This record gives sequence, structure tokens and C-alpha cells, in this order.
Amino acid sequence: MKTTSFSDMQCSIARTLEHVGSWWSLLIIRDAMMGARRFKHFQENLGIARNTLTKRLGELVEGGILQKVPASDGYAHEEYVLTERGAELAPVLIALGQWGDKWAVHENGPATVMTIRESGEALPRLWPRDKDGAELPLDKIGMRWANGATPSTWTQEKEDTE
Amino acid sequence: MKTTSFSDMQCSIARTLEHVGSWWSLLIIRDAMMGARRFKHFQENLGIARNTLTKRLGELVEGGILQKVPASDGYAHEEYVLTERGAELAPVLIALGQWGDKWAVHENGPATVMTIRESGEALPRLWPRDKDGAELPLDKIGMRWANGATPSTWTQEKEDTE
DNA sequence: CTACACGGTTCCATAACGCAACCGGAATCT
DNA sequence: AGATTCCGGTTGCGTTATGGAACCGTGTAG
Repeated sequence: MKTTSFSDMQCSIARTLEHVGSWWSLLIIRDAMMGARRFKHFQENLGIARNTLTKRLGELVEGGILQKVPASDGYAHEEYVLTERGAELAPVLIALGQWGDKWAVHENGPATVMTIRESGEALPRLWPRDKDGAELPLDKIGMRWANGATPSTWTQEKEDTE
Repeated sequence: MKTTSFSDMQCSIARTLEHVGSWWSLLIIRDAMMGARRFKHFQENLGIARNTLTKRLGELVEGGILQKVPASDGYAHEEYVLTERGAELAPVLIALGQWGDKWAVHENGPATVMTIRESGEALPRLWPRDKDGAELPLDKIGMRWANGATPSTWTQEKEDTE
């Protein structure tokens, strides 16, 4: 046995989760987006075990989400910064954050705020839209297999799923 | 020792991941969005271990993402359907899927497609926008601690992070 | 030359996960 | 009714993942 890998799956969601689906990954990426660059930053801020952090950082570098760059300040050896590929995970984090803001509120309110840099305003809700830019209600969104197939066992319920 | 819980963290991202951050959770939710309702559906489609599936479904019900409803067809006992809370995770899945479509493409192309139901068109890219609806480039988005604080150890690099 | 900071690595204990076998209730078959 | 199958789930066991703390090598500071 071993933990199942999603990398053989054809689904894009699964393939993304293969990169960022493990327990600490997205929080590490979040910290990187907030300016964390060094091992110590991540470790102290997250409270993650050091060996686990080592492994996660390695996986993220391996997966092209983070890259190691020589450090600028005198002390550090190398630092971790997001690649373009990694930075483009921002919508995922924004979506996660906004869901949490609405559905999993901490008693002291949100700790992190996503903003528009120039104005400092909070980022508007990230929500699917149609071509004209109008927000789409959830029941107007569908998800289906690319080949049009539905697993045979689902067929019976399929009609009332619509 | 035990796996660290994120539920004490104040960050909304962490609090969301506490609900959906474990290895299979988001794929289960994805399947639920595609119409899977029964234990068997999830199990066969995902290939997840049955005891793990039991645990995940229980956690998702516990967390108010899924709910158990009496089954309509003769056979089933109870079925799992998304709550409103669960359905609102759609942006997260869309963001994950679109990232994968771009950055983690399978040789045979994407397996799942997110569409606008009426027209059947693919869903436009989910991307942060400003108040006027214009897409924001990533460098115009900021993320910061709500109290304005930056962990002391980050301070030295802070300026070139901007 | 000593002391310390930093980024890891190593070792161990425990929790999480995969696999397969087993169980009990309900529907189906005969 | 009795046997069979379907189904959702549990149990036992082995492997992997994660947490905790100690240890190490390199570079800095004094």
C-alpha cells in the first residue's frame, strides 16, 4: 500500500491536488504569497514540524510551484519564492479564503485579508461569471466528464441531479 | 503527536482547509457536484479505500458540507448531497480545475469540464477582478494580516516583497 | 577560536491511509 | 420462506505520513 497518487487521473482538479493537496502545502503557498521566503519564516509562522516542512518545500520546488533562489541578505543560504506557476494559484487561495470568511468564521474575525494593492480595498468576491461578466448562480454551472460519459451506476439518479 | 489541526488558526484559508484539506476531500466534493450521491459511486469512481471514504464522508457531513438524505430509489439507504455550504465550494474547485487545465495537463486532455448549463459553453476563467469587473493582474493583489502586522522575522525582506 | 544562527537531517512514536476480509440489513430470486 | 446478492460500513493489519526533539554542518558574530 501507499497513499494513492492522483497524478494518473485525468481530471484537472485531481492533477492540481497532486501538487498542492497535501496537508500543509496550500498554507505554505499562502505564506509565500504574503512574503515568506525562508525556511525559518514558514516554520515559525505555521508551526509545522521541520522535517515535514523540508519535505513539503522540496515537493513544491520539485513541482515547479516554488523555486530556490540565492538569498539577498547576508545570512541566508537560499530562499523560496513562487514561480509564475505557483503565483497563479492565487485564485485557489482567494476562493478558499472567501469561503472561510463566509462559512468558517473565527470568533476574532479573519486574520488575513486579500486586497487590491493600490487602493487597499478588500478584493471583491471571486465568483464564476458568464461571458458578459454577470455572476452565475451555482445552479447554472455544470460539471461533467469531457467524454460525456456518466459512470453507469449514476445513471439512475441522473435526472434529478439536473 | 497527532496531525496538526488548523481549526485554531484565525486565517480563513486555514479554517477552510480544516474542512476540505485532507487528501480525498475535495475530490469527493467534486464527485458530489457531478451527481454522485451514494457510497458506491464515490468508492468506484475514486478508487478510494472504503474505510477512508467512510471517514471522509463522515467528516464532511460533520462539517456541514454534505448532508445525508433518505434515498429515493428503492435500494439505497441514505445518500449524500451537498449542502448550500458545500455547494459554495464551487469556486475553489473551479480555480483548482482551471489551474490544472493550464499547468498540469494530462496527455489526453482534461477529463472534466466545467460549463454554463444553459449553453453548454466552457466556464470563462475565474480570476480576481476589481470593482469595475476588470481582471486584476497578480501583482496588483495583496495579502496581509488583518491587524497589519508582519511577523518580525519577515521584516527585513519586506521591502522587496512589495 | 568559541558561540550562535540557520537550514536541514535523523530517529522514534503515533496518526493516517490502503487492502482485504468480514458483517448485518434490505432487496431479489426461487 | 430460505438462499443469494447488493450495499454501506466496520475491523484488523501493514505501510506511509506527520509531529517532536535531538543532532549536524556551514556560515556569522564576537
